[in-house]
Amino acid sequence: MPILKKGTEKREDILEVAEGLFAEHGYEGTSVRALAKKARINVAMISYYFGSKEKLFESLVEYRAGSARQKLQSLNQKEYDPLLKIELLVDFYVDRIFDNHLFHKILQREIALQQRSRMHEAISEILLRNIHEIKKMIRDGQRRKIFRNVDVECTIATLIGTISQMTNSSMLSCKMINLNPETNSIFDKKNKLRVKKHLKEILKNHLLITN
Amino acid sequence: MPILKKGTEKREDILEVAEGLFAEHGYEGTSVRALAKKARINVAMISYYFGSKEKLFESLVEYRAGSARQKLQSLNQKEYDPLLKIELLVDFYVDRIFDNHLFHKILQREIALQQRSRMHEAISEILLRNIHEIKKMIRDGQRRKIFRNVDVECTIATLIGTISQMTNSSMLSCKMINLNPETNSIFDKKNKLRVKKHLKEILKNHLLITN
DNA sequence: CAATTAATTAAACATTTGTTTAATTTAAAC
DNA sequence: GTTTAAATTAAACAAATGTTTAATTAATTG
Repeated sequence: MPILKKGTEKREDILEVAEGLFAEHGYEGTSVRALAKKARINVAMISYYFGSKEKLFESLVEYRAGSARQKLQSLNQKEYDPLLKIELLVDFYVDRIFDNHLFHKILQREIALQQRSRMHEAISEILLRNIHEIKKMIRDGQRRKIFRNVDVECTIATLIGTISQMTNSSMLSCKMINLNPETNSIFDKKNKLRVKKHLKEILKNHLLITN
Repeated sequence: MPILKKGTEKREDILEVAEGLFAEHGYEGTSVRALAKKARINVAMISYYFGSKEKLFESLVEYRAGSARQKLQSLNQKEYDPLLKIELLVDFYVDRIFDNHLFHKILQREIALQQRSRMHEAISEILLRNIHEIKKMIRDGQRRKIFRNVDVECTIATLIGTISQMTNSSMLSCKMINLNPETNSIFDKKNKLRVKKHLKEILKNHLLITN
């Protein structure tokens, strides 16, 4: 294992190329040679920098996974109105997944597999921590008699599932909303706003007690 | 290419083993040898029956993909109240995806990839046809001033995304709803009812115009 | 039962896979 | 400027991949 000096930035280059290829072809579908070629490095550099292909994958998760929980926690601690919190949550989550859609796609795919269970554990731990924060957010609204007694876990599945459905197969989404994939992208501002608006409406009608 | 006689049932055996392995390890992650071993056949039989691994995959899609559209179409032609139609749609779709969760997982994963584009086309065509029927269902309710002017495409993403989120990573879902994966399954009746109830509630509040 | 076709097998095929080696170039330190 | 360490390279490695071959067994047919 080398001590990396200016190597760190080259490491990041490789990670970002890997992110793109893993998202496009999957982990198994991406060979280290294809990766090396696209990153314009020698194959041996992957073992040199990361040790192995699997450790490269783990490094990618480490490189991208962080920070979401902190944001959710700090949002949770604010003294906002429960519905406002949910709206801010929607803004944050849609931005987060849309802007990191490549990595999110990889996460979703790998978590759906049974194999590579050590990585599986690491990923689900990250996701569960975020889910836990969202749970607290909804339950707080329920305790204060502002939210209905909805099925909290299913509601979270709706939030994450809706966003994932739009981003994970961008081709299908483009066809669904009659978007030309050449000129317009699922991931541009207009679409983000559209999904945010939809989720805020649906969650408002779902959660809020109507008098 | 052989003319298959009693071979058809052996073909189906292989397809069902393939379904399980593709769902568990992905297409690339499943070797024809592992497949042959689990199906207790010789490796050569895969080429013999299907021609190649890729054609085996295509056969699986053919074997499982059919029939959904017919059901949706006939439901669409009924003279039911729009909301009742949506509720029946939820029942049908939850049953369908839960009962075919292995195949659905494979579809979702493969459609998320960019490669194998011929299969990609075939899969997205199937899904788009179904989406089209759902669109008609919602727009009919809107035309009759019973449904709000909601974002139809996003609403469909919510329907499919919610179910997929629950089924695609059953491990994560189990942990999320504090289910013991040994004794209880995400895919049993109780959970299906729970998701159906949730979706009916959320869609009712989302779609129905409140006076 | 003989002849023909289908089903099955073990072995070999050529590629591709991830990884390692040993040599070389580049950079840093003294 | 020499020495030491880091970075990079082409080549080789063994193992695994999908597929094909040629031989054998099983089943069907006339």
